[in-house]
Amino acid sequence: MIELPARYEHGSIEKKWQQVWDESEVYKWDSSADRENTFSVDTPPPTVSGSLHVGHVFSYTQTDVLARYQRMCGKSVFYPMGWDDNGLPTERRVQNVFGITCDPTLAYDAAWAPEKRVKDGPLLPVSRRNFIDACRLLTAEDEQAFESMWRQLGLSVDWSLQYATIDRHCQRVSQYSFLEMAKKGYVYQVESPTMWDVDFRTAVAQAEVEDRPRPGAYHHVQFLVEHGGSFTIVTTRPELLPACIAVVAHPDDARYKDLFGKFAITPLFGARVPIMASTHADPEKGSGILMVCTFGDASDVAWWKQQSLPIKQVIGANGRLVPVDFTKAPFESVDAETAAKWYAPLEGLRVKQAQTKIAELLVESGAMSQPLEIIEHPVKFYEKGDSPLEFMKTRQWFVRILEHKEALVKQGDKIEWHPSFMKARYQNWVEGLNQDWCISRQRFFGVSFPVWYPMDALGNPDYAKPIFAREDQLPVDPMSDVPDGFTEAQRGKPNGFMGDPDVMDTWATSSLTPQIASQWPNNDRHAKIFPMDIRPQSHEIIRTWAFYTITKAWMHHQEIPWKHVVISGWVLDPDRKKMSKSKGNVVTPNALLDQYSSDAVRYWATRARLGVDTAFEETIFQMGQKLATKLFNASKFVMLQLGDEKPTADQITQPVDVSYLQKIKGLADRATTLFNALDYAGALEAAEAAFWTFCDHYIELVKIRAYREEDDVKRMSALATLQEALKTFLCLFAPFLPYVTEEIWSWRFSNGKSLHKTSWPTYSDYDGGFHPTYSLVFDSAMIAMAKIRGTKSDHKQSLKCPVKRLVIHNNDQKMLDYYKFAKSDICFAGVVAPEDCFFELRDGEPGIEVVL
RNA sequence: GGGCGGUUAGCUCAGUUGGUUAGAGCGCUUGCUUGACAUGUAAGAGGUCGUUGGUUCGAUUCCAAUACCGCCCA
Repeated sequence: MIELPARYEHGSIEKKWQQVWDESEVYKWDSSADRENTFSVDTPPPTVSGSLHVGHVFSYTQTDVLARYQRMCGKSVFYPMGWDDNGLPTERRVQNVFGITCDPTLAYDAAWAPEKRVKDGPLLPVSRRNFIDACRLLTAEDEQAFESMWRQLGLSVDWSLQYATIDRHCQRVSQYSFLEMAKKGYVYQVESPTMWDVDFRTAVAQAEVEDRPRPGAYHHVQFLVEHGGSFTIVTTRPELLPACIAVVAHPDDARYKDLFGKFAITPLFGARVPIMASTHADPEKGSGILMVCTFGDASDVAWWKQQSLPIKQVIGANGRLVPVDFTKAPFESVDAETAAKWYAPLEGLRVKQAQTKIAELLVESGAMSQPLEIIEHPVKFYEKGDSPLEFMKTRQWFVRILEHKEALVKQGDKIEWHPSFMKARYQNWVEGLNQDWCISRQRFFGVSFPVWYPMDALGNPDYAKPIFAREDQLPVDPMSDVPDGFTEAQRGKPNGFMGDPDVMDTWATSSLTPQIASQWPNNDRHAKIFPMDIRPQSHEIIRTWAFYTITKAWMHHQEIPWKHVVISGWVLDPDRKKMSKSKGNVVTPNALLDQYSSDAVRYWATRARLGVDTAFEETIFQMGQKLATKLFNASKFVMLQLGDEKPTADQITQPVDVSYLQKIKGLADRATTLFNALDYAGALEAAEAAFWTFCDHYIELVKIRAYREEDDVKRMSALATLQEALKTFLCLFAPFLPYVTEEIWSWRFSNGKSLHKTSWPTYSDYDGGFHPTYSLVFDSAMIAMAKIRGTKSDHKQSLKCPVKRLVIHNNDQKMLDYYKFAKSDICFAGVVAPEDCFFELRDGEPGIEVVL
């Protein structure tokens, strides 16, 4: 018999088991298992942005309990961990931490090493390679912090299956995916107006765009009509006036019908633009006639595409107004000299500044006499950006998704969504798509396109003839690797080649997490885990991560990527506001783990239902801590009674024990059913409620019998029941409270084998059969005990106060028998002399009389 | 404007196909040093289940409308 500790010290016990689990490879995936006996998890690779959030702990724990349940059911669990380290969040963090910015024109400086800056100052420009080195340094540090937290939390991840979306393996898979999509015709390259972030100077995709309410103003601007007349347009973007290419009104608008076919002269800049009819002009809005500019919004782009009109690009890639020559197409003016004079103060201004300035100029020129109407309106932003998006005509790679909407909706139907209503988000998103997926980014820390372009005799790249890398070359960096048939000396030279300088959208790689984990396309691992069983994620990335992953699985395999999508809710602050860095209400998990224990934090996380947002409340951690402590103490009690005895289930003979064991069977079945429906929270709740009943009622009822050494048959029955019940509880709690349960398991039951590899309890574990004669014995005993305790409490007496007389009466002999079967235990626990305890069959309401 | 979710005790949340007195923890009140546990334990108070209408013998549960809160999209 080992010496049992007086108290449960979670700190040292957690460290001990982390080490044991790691060394004995408890969570290692068994690659020899076939698909049917494998449970695969497409773990979300967290963005390693440096901040650990209590929300991470919340959702990842919910996944972990599902994985642990499946492992105990005998499945070989494929549970990897990845890090999403490439992309803009990392670049931005590197910029802040090291005070550097990437200037791709600079040469690599081998002597330079990044240093964390202590105070703000101007950013130091460094070469692309130096910048990427700094990114790798920082993400390695962040990944370490995440891994350490995941291990402390007790995630049953197989750490040998780690990946990072910027590592060579991921680059290879991502580039292979690109090449295969190119081969199948799913990607194309085009020079076209694209949403552009002027601060990051990159294209962005529809999924990364969000509307933000911003103040604006209606400007009423008067246009002249060539050969006489005038009209007033209303616009929120007067700074685009020099980019005006046409004026449109609705074809049925009587006010403007006569103007169609004529030309308008723009104020200030004297551009001669056609007045045209278009149904996208809403007669109800503003003055009903509007200017089309290149480009004010998506409808300008759409309309421009239908017409063959020139582009007047006045906003540069950096968000400032570019120089314009009003003597030349497409900007030619009826009065170039005056136009240039008006434009001079605008050149070089940022959009917002230009807007204010041009309003002054319009007033000065007399083209705007009405005061501004201040409004608030939605403005499109890159979700990580700070300036409104502009449309820029640039060359980008796109994935064809618009023509496959229907197929992609159908793929979503084949997947089971938990909770089911989350599928609507996916459907709404796919149905609302209006742009193909732009996957190229004019950034640095990302996966390159495996593409080069030949240069013509003048040194211009021929984008129509991209040179794709060979599959066996992957991963390639086209900026340093050389395509077949060329030498490095020909880079950037006439008749030579150039590498595609862009990188792929982060999502273009992270949408391949199932394939990255399966080592597609060249490994039999793929067949063993794909499609994966579950994909856990939160709901705000259904339109990105879930959608893109479904898209790629369809394009590559004509298959769904996973069978179940499991959506976790959010952690809200106590005032039910979303936790966010900017609000300053983020709770970091480390202190909670240390203070309350990992088991307690896991309890909090898994008490929340799937998809349900949860307010952060510390009392829940206390509940978890109390549960772990109680488990520890109750187990200690059972161990002390068991001593050197080795009871077996067939020794369970006493009615109360048989009756109680039947309840435990029912509990195990119920927990199994709930887990199979992914309702881990329901399983936890059921186990928890039953466990408190075990402590407060079953143990109290049989305690004395367990002590009495002279009556061996009855004592062994109690011991066997205590042991079976405890083992069941340890199994049922194991997914939720892996540390304290493993610790207790090791005291007596383990034989060196981890609880987490033990079989999940099933009905067949107790083959004693069902005894209807005893079915309600335990429940009846509880009712009798409640009455006895209540009476003592009402009289402010100790629970040890003896009962002088106990009469249990009932109008049903069968019910009365249940009480009778429990008589000796009731008498022991209630402190009633057996000769003072009576059972009476009588008419009327059943009742229990207690006399003190 | 379109879609989705929520509203149950002071607080945080359960409530499994409609069925007796609607549950738990925390908090509150009154007790109990009982040989695992004071990080304990016994008992008690506290809710017209957002509102209105409908289906039904019977509705927190099903249906419709409505209010408020939140999320996603435009």
